[in-house]
Amino acid sequence: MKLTMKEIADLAGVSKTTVSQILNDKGERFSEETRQRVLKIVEDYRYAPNYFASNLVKNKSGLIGIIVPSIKEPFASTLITKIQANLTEAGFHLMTIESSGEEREEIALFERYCQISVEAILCFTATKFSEKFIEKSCYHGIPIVFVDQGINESQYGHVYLNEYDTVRKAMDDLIQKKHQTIGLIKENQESYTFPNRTKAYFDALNENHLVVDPSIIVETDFSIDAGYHAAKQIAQNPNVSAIFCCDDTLALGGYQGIYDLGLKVNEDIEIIGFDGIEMLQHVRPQIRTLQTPFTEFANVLSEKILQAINSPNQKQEDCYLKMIF
Amino acid sequence: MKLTMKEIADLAGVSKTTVSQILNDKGERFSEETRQRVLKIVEDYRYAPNYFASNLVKNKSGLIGIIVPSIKEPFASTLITKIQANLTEAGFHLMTIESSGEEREEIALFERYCQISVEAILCFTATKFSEKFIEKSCYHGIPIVFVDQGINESQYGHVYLNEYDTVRKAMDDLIQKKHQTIGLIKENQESYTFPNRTKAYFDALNENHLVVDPSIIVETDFSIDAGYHAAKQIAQNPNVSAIFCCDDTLALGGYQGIYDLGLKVNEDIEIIGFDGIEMLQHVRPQIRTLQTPFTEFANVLSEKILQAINSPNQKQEDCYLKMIF
DNA sequence: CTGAAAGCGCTTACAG
DNA sequence: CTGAAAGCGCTTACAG
Repeated sequence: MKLTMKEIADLAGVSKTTVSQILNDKGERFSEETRQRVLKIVEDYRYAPNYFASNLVKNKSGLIGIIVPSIKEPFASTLITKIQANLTEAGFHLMTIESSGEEREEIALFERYCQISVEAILCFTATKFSEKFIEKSCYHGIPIVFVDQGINESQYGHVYLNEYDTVRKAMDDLIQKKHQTIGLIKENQESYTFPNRTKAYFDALNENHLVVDPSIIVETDFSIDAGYHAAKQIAQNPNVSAIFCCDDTLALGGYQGIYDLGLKVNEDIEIIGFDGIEMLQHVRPQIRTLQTPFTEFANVLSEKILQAINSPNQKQEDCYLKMIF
Repeated sequence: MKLTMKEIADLAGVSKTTVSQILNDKGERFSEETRQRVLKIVEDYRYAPNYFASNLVKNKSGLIGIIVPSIKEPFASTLITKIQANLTEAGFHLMTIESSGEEREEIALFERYCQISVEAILCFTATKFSEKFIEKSCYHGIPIVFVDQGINESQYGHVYLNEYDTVRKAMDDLIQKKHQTIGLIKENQESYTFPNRTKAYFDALNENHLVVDPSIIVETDFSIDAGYHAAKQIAQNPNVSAIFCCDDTLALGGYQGIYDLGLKVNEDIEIIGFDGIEMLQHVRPQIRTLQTPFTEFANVLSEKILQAINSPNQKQEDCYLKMIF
């Protein structure tokens, strides 16, 4: 059914060496006439070299594995879509698997990707890996690029956002608009943590001599539902006129919570989120959010992955990106 | 760096035949003691057979390729997430690439997947393929399962929803609730078409002796933005009190359009969508939609793919699923 | 300008 | 119960 290189060679009246060399663009030494004859036949029969045979020899798979706690999480999935486009363009094949975020599961996936010889792994995680075999951002020689707020030692650097400054700006803006009682929905310790965002909230209140009221600061899971209940709780306090959410997922839940209480979002209580996920653009009234530069972020990560593949032992710099507010 | 089977064999004091047989569960004939010794060493060294070498021999890649016009399209991506979970469970590696929906691009991706020897392709498409080499749902011997409203000849059957009945139910419900002037936002010919949904709309109006008014029937692109503008246009007619949207993407846009006109969604104009994508649950007020049984749908597709891999020449039945309203 | 031969790391039929 | 050998379909150093 599928032709072999030997058969193509026979059809063209040359050796398979010749076919191989021409297909791999190492065919300068052959006469143009031979080249054309071989290429024509390859074209006619839609021949493609057996993927496994060539990779066995070249020891390159062209595969890149992505690990992400949940594909539904919009921050990661927005990045993944863009990275996928970049790297597909560059000739790689990407695959994505959900890890559920647990270390054991994640390591099992490193193993799994290792078995199919991916050339690099991109790992979205909130796990600080304890396992000693994840050294120098690699697993059995396969480079791993982390997206993890810098919690893992990384040979390939991390990408940081100017979270603190941006949240300060947003808070200052709220305070200038006479908001005196501003709630906070923050993540708990179970998953990602955003210390800079939280710190900016507290600093803004303190420096403006506003009261920090623990009853309108809710620490919760990282889900829409959690944001929903948190907002409802904070809204118990009739003075609250704004809520800063450490993440858009929480903000989206907060929006629903405020609405379902019969309050008017933004008029009664303004919600501010963080990340600028697409979904937020679609709710009404629109809620403000601090915008991660997703395209740049994805480009930087794509670049890091390519570099890691090409020079696994070369250290890469951290990178700092600017949010938009 | 990475150990070879020969080295493992040497460490265990056996031949590589033995190691191979044991790892491939064909090792009944070996003494339990040998088995254990080999497995221990494999474990200790975290050895895994070279993926390319074994596949070269077995001629099986364990790869499945998905093609989808856009990963952002929630109908497809909801299914893909679930299918990915099913098939990953079954030991396959899934990859997804966006096609932009054009036939040329889609064929290029068949080619691409063919080159890496995927065992099957799942293709979400609105293209009726003209190319003769897509025969019997396969491309160069690789089975293709289509999700395409039955527009392509399919060896492996299609999945159909009882769209007509469900839309009729929804329309009848609206009409019973005294809605007299109901708009329609439907897709144009550029992409998927949903003739049954549209027909149900017309039939419902006719059988209830309501006027079919072309000025409140908008045919448009398949995007949130298109739904947005369509709804604004329909709302020009002050009698309109409901709009049926042939798809949730259009409904989400419609929701925004109504809101931005200063009207109250559901109170002034009720919106009804189709599919039950997750995003719709998050907007307020909530808008009604007809619910595709995504989990069942994904299970059926997963099953079709597995069967197509195991028996590429065996014809599969069409499948009919029930919507929820 | 071209090809024969070795080798990549496995699996499997075969022999013992 | 176990292993030597052939072969999967390529690529690449080497020889001419």
